[in-house]
Formats: sequence, structure tokens, C-alpha cells
Amino acid sequence: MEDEERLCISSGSDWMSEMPSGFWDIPLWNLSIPGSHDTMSYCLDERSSVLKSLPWVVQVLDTFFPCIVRPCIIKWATTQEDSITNQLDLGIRFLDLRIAHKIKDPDKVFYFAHGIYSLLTVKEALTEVAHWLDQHSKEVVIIALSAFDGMNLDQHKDLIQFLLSTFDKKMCPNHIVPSLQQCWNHNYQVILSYDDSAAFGYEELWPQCEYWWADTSDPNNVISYLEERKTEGRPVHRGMAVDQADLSHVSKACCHARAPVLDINQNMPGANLLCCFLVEEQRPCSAVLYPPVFGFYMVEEELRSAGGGGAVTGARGGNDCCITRLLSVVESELQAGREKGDPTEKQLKVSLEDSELWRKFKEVTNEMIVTKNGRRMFPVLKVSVTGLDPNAMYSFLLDFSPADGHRWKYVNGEWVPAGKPEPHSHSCVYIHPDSPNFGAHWMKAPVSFNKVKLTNKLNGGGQIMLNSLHKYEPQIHIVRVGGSHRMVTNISFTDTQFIAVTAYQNEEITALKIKHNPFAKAFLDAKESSTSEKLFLSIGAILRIISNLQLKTSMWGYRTADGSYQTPTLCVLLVVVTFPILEVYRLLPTMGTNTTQACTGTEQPRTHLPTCPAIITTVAIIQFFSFFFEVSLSENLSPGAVQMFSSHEGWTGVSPPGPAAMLSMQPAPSSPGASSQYPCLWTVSSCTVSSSPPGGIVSATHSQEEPADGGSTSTSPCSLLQGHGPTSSEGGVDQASHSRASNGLEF
DNA sequence: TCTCACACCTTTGAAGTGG
DNA sequence: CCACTTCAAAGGTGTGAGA
Repeated sequence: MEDEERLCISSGSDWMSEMPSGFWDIPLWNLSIPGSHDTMSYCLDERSSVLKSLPWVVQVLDTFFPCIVRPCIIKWATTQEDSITNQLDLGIRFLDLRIAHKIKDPDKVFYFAHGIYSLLTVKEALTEVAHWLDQHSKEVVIIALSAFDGMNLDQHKDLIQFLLSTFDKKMCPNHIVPSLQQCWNHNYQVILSYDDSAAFGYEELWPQCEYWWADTSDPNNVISYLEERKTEGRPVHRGMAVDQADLSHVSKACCHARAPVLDINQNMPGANLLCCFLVEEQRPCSAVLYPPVFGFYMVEEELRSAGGGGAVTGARGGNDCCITRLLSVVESELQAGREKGDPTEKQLKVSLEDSELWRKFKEVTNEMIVTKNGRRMFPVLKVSVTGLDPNAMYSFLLDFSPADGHRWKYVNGEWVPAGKPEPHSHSCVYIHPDSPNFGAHWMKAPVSFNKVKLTNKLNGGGQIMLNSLHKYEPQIHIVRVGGSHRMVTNISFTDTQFIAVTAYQNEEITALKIKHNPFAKAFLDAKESSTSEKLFLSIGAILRIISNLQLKTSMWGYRTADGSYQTPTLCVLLVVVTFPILEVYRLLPTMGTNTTQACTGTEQPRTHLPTCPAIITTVAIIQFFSFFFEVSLSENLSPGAVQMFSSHEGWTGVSPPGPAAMLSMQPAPSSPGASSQYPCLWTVSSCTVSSSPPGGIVSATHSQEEPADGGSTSTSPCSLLQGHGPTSSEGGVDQASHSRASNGLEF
């Protein structure tokens, strides 16, 4: 960044309006904006009871020894000394407000809370803010409301109504990309983040700020943590991000970053020195262009810059000794209080349920339907969690980040990138309905996001809005709530990526959804009934074949030594019974299936493999018994073979595998017209059964169009043996017999 | 590419029943 | 009072026609 762009503004109360024009069009989240941690903690009420969210020991002690407990809490909890108006005058533009409603308080009065309740009410404080904004019409304040201790839905509604009426047209809608210029053009002065699901549906309310917390008091670790997070890119969902760094193990947080939150705590000299440095040396509006330079990184850089004599501002030049001393104090202070962290959460593990199913969808590029009214996800995103603190409170959130920088289209059976993506539209964060809840609750069973709905319209109601034909990756955020210790863990699984669509493009995806989603069972049953119907067609086909054989042998029997014919009833029955049994076996994977049935992978192998033995065996039986026929089939079949029967879609749905995949029942080709004791030579594939012509193999076609009368279309099972007219003639099969066969089966 | 009505299914919860 | 069953309503699916 050029030095000119690092201009520091001397005035705190109107520094935004005094920003150089180069910053006017930069989204606010790309500016480094000073804020105050627990903004309202300067007015905690010693007479109020402690919060119920505090450990029970503290509550018990407060019951018996309030005169001791409360001053201690106030000393610990007071992170600010200046009033909210003074903070704004000093340049603070990010307000961290923890809201609470006093237990058993019948009035609709809301307070701030940090350990105990505040003296000032929310109404009083925010009215003060609104008044200040009236006097500073070009200043923009980011207000983050969170915690909401002891509040129910009705109270949320009351509070939201108050916010809407207080700030009215000053509130920047959440679909706007807020820059100074944008805000000035529309007189927006408030960006209000409301960290509760009650805010869904209000376009004036922004989602929760994302906190990046290094969870360490070591400045080097803070820097490396923020550097690492910086490489991951910006938060995927809109809203302010707070990169927070705890400079003391007692949670006297000094926060800074994209929307830095500065703690002006008087009790922590190290932190205060650094904060003072930030405030007095860096100053508000020490803005950075994208990519954002994070707080401490910037401090470090500017320290080097100042120390190296490259004065950015006149005030900093020649302050080498001062800076070194400051850093030394900070380092020693922080070294003394290394954070201990929570050993439990360090072992946090999150695993994806149904990962095998997700993987199958991923293999064929998963698709998720988005509709105007919202459509559930399938497979359902479900995770198992271990390693949480069983007694701590957590919220589980879900949002969706663009998986890549493409728009996609489905062309010729595959997804291909198709240009630049639409701007990532505002996507609500879905808060798991069980939130907040104890760690023990989250760990006792897999956490399922089965109720989340995906939409392509911005219609609130907690639905996730996605762009159609864009690829997304779900992200789960585990947020520790209800205490000053705030932990955020983000988890995502690449197998859960999908392309949002308004209608399924890939038939394989449709098949997988129908197969595994119980709500789509109707279509599974439809397929089954269709299959069963075809099964009977197949049985009919084989019977016609047998019938046809009977015709060709003049009678259904074999010639004995004395020249008479015997009817091999048992053989016929075997043929008739074997085929349906094998057919049923073949259909087993699809019949009676439910969601618990394991998927065998893509549809192709499922229908492919069992088909072969069914046909092979059936044909082999026919072949075997035809051995007894006086009239060899080979005499009646043309070498230019036609298909046998392929009534089921599953058979023909399999692409003809080509010669390499063919199974030859008897490899030796017969010369056309050659008479043999063996009736014919068969070649069997997964979907075709044909006599083997010298020149090659005829591929299969569907037999659904098979005429009911067993006519002479080439796809008819009858036609397998008789349908090639010239050959039939050559074989000497008389037309009368043919007609008789078409009229019915005789057994 | 998207929307919508539709048939068909599962899920859910209230009502009924019996021990 | 509880456990179990029944049943109807609500809601989740993919489909296919049409915009």
C-alpha cells in the first residue's frame, strides 16, 4: 500500500467521513475498523445478580456473598471505561453488545451483560447511539448483538422491533455490499449483526460475525495463526468477520483484524500498551486494501517500518526505542500468562456419517435440487462429534461456500465449467435447531442437518439460498457459546460437494436419489412394477421360444431309438421354472429394497452381473434339451443372428460391451447351413443372446415394443428363431406352423 | 433453465384401545 | 397410566408438461 493511502486521520469522531476517496468504494469488511470488546461493560450493575450462564459455584457464592462476588466479577468483567458515546467519539466503530433479559423480569427490558447485568438498558444505550449517528451523518457503525441470555422468541421479536424502529432507514440491508460510498448514498449508518435465528427473514439484520480467535496469548502465535487463516481466504458468507486475538489468558481480549476489536483494558498493562499503540499509532482508518492485512501482522509490519526509519507518519518516526520497549513489555507480560486452552477441545473430532453414500454421489458429481420453497438435502448432512466439553454450550451452524470459481453446465453426460459464476448471493447460515446445547448433547448422537432447505430465492425462513448450476461445499461451524471463551471450529468434507440444480441433470444421480431416499420410494416402486411387468414379458418370451422350438420339432419331444417321439415334460418344466427363478434372482437387488440396502455402486454393475447367469443358464438349458430335438436348431437359424430377448431395461441399459465382454457358450463357429447334432452356436453377452454369425455379433435392442402376437419384428423373442424371414424359408419352416405358434403356447 | 401440479410415498402425531 | 395400534394429515419425493 502506498504511504499516501496509509494516511491517518487525527480526528476520531468523524474519521470515516475524512477518509481519502480511495477508500470510499472498498467494502467495509476490507477495512481495518477499530472496535471495543464488551462495549457496555463500563456500566455493570453491582446490585444485579450474576448471569445464569456462569458456573454454578459462582452463582451459589453470589447468593451468599454478593458483596464479595460482585465486585470481583465487575473488576474482571469491566473491559471498557468510556461511555458508548465516548467510544464512538474516540473512533470505535464496532460495538460488541451482549444482550440479556433478567430472569423473572416481567418487563420487556433488555440489559447488557458480562458476568452480571448492566445498569444501562439496551433501549437507553442504543438510543444514545442513534442520537450520536444523527450528529455524525457520514459515520457507519457495526453493531454486533449476541448472547441474548434468558431471552425467548417473543422477546427477540420485541427487541428486533425496537432495533428496527430506532435505527429505521439507517440500517444497511444484508444484501448490500457496504462501502462508505454505498452507505453515504443511501444514508446507511448501521450494520447490525444479530446472532440468533430469530433474525431470519429480516433483511436489515446481518448474520453472526465470524470470529477468528487464535486462542493464545503469545503474539507470535497470534500472528502465525492469523497468517494461516489469512491464506484460507475470506469468510464465505457475508457479514463482518472479527479476527480476535486473546492477549491474556484471563480473556482480557485484545482483538484486532479485519474488523478489529480493541480492548481498552486498564488491568492488563501489556495488552493496554499494545492497544494504546494500536489506537494512538495505528489509529482508526489505518485501512488496508484487499487482501486484508490482519491486525497484529499490520502492527508488526508497521513496527518494522517505524523501526527501520521508514516513517509512515511523522509521529512514528524515530520511535525505535519506544517501540522496542513497548514490544518488550508486551512480550514479557504475555509470556507470563501463556494460555492454557481447553485440552478437551483440542481433541475435537468430527466425522461425516454416511460417508460411503456421499462418496457414491460424489463419484457421479452430486446434484441438489433447489426450489423456490426450499428442498431438503439428500443425502442428509450428518456428523458425529467427539472431544467437546460435555458441560460447555455449543451451537452448530451450517453454511455453504462456493467450491470453485465456475458456473457449471451439463453437456453430453458430464458437467463442464461454463464461465464465470454469479456473485455469491447472500446465504443465511443455518443454525441447528438444537442450538445452543451442551457438548454432551451434541456428542450423544450424530448431529443431523436433515431439516435444512436449499432455495434459489431469497425468502428467509432459515432457508439457504444458492445459485443454480454452481458448485458448493457445506461447512459446519461449531461455536462455543455462553461464556467469554469463544471457540469456533469450521469443518467441511469434500465428499459433500454438490452442484445446485433446479432439475436433475444426471440420470445416475436421479437413480441414486430414488434408491436411497425413502421419500422417493414411489418411484422405486414404479420401477419395480415396471420391472415385474417386464419379468412376465420375459417369461412370456421364453415360453414363446419353447413354443417355437416345439413348432420346429413338430412336437415337443425327442426321438427315441425306435423312431417315436417322447415328450420330456420334466425338461420343459425345468426350462419354464428355471428362467423365472433366475430372473427373480437377477432382480433381487432392486426388489424390496429400502434405504438401508447397501448400494452396490453404480447401476450398471448391479444389473449387468446377474443378468449373465440368468440368460446363460436359461439358454444353456434350452440348448441342452434341444440336443434331443430331432430337428437341429441350427438348421432353422440364420447365421445372421438376431437378438434373443432383451425385455428389461436393465439389460439393454448396459451398453453393449463389445466382443471382449462377450461370453461364448461354445466358441466354435458353425458354417452356415451346416447340419449338426448340436443345435446351434450361441454367443451370450450381458444383454444379448444371438447366434454367432461368421461376421460378428448383433447388438441387442429393446423388446418392449414386441408385438403381443409374437409377430415378426426383429426384436421379438419369437423372431429370434423365426423372425428372419428368408432364413426361415431356407430352413423350411412352414408358414402354417408359424401362424399356429403365434396364436398361443401349447404345453 | 425453471416452475408448477401431480401422484405416490414416508413421517408425524393425535386418537383409540387394551392391559 | 402406559404401551401399543390405527389412521389421517402433513410434508417430502421425482416426473413431466409447459413457460
